[in-house]
Amino acid sequence: MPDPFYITTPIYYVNARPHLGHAYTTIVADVASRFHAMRQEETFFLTGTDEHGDKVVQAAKKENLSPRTYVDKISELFKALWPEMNIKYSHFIRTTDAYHMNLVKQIMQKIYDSGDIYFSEYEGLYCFGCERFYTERELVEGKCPDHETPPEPIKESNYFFKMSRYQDWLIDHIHNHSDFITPKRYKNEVLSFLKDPLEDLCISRPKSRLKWGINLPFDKDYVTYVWFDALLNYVSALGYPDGDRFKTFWPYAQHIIAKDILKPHGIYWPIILKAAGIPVYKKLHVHGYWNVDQSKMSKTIGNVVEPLHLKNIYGLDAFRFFLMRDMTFGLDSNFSEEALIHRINSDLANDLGNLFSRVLAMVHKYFSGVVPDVDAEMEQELELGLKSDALKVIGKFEKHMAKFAFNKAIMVVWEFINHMNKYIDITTPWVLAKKKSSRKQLEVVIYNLMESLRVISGLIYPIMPDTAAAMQKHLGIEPMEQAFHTNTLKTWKTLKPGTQIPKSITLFPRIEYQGDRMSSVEQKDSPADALPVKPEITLDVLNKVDLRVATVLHAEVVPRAKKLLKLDIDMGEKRTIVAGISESYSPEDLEGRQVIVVANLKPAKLMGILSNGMLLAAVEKSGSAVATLDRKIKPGTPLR
RNA sequence: GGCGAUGUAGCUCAGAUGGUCAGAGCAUGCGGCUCAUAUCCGCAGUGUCCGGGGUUCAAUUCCCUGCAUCGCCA
Repeated sequence: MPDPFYITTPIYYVNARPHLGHAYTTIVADVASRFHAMRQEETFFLTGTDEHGDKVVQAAKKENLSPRTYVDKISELFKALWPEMNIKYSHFIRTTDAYHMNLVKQIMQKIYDSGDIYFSEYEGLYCFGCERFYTERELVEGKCPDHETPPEPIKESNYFFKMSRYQDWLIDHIHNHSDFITPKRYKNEVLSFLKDPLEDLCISRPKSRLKWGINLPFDKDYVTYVWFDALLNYVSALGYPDGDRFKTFWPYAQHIIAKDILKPHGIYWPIILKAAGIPVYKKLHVHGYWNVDQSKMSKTIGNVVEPLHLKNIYGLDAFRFFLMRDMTFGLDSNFSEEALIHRINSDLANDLGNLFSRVLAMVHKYFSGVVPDVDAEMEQELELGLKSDALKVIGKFEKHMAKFAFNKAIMVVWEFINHMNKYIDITTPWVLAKKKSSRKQLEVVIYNLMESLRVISGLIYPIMPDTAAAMQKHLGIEPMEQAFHTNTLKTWKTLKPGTQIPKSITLFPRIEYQGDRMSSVEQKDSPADALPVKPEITLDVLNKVDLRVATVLHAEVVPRAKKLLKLDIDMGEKRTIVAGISESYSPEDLEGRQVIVVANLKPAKLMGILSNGMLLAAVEKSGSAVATLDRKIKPGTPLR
């Protein structure tokens, strides 16, 4: 029996609507969970919402709702979003759930009894308007930034958790478990935090200030604050201490977080577990941020990306694919609809979609849509090698996926897709189909291609479950969980000869890139252009470009070239240049016209002709338009 | 102010105890094929590997310094 697998997302704080970052984390968890299910591991996937604290109270007040009503509403937004994203969580936890609240009290009592929680007084600058403390740094000219009044120094007593006691233990633990925090950069970051003495953690708020929280079991005048409440969800959801789920899954716990909550998860959480006498989780996976159109996602800029919106325009699987393909787990990445469209068109439509379509079309055309049988002798004779390639690909894919290197796992699959496309070109089934004598070869080729597609359908399953299912259906596979198991994928010749397959479909339509697509994301304030303006340059950079007026003396089509014209021009001196505009202009259109030429561009050879300069033209998909002047100018005159 | 990360082809990014390590994909150009979603296959070009110093027979890779961007902390 393979080991079970337990994966968690953070519980999301309900003071804002779900955005791209939430979607990414949760999709990663779903992908990992589905991948481990493919390996027939028993999996448990936990997500949920974090619902206590003063920010929630404030957000509720703003909407004139009670905290309870407010958290119910926002929590529901998250809960309802995930199925739309095809996320198959096992359990959705809310920190306002009774079982969770009880467990938090239990654990806090336990730690309190063991002496790791103490009561202490401290003094700070407090703004009564905001009902919170400020640090000197947060103040603007010594005043509260919201109320513009000076905060008052007040004394407050609170409970503290003695983290410092466990600092050395934690450092050792991290050193002794090299995979405890990944990628390595974040492990190093935690270790560097731990070089300085840890401060004890304030874990309470007096009820006079905050009522919306879990009561401290040992002091009815206080509620717990943030981390005990939030972090313990990972064990309360499993029914700690006696639940079967806890026993089954906790030893295999892996957490996924974004880098902003590294400290609580890399430091507070293991120490809480240690102090509570619970074994420490196994792994912490830390990912970076999605920058939207080159800048950080922010409500004030208005570039918060709503995951549902993207899904509705581009399709869920394409969206999931993009997130997994374009981010190197651990690093920041850029999100733009342009990049998304690029990925969809090249990787999904051109590579995978078209491959699928061309293979199935041949099954229909040459075998009336029936899975062909193969002649064993012929197969051996041909030695096509797709089977061994497929097995290698599955192996590499598993290795990368297990390490959260999703982009690499995907690249491996796409190398295989490219390989299959090449294989088709080499074996030329359309040639084989012309002669009766090569019928057996054709059967072998097509059947092996279908088997390879079956393998691909399985490999993309964790990332694009719907597409995977659609592919399998069209390969004539009965819908069943087992079809996605890695063991099944590795079993060559699973497809049954003689099976009638359904009519072919387009898996991913190509998306025409239009400028107004961009405006469909929430960017109401800025009129969007089709192409982003290039980075700023200075005048002296511009001045390096020598633009001149030139008269076209003679033009001719370059033989065998798709769109090249050879132009002899006069720009004070006579020159020859080559321009890619023959789709829109014939030679006689240009002769005698004045054009603008980049005079100091390094000469380049095109189709054997040396082009000494470059013609300026506006280029569209449908053609080009040469830049001209609105009155006659002496050739060679510079432009500036 | 302190600490850290990043800076490689037009774009997105890989990469190496210092010596075939200058790479991939996309984009561009050219050629080929027609089973396929104007798709696919092949070929081609471009890089002071952020700047400056140093160590070395040799640095994009190590050290120092500067610049830029981004984080974390005070």
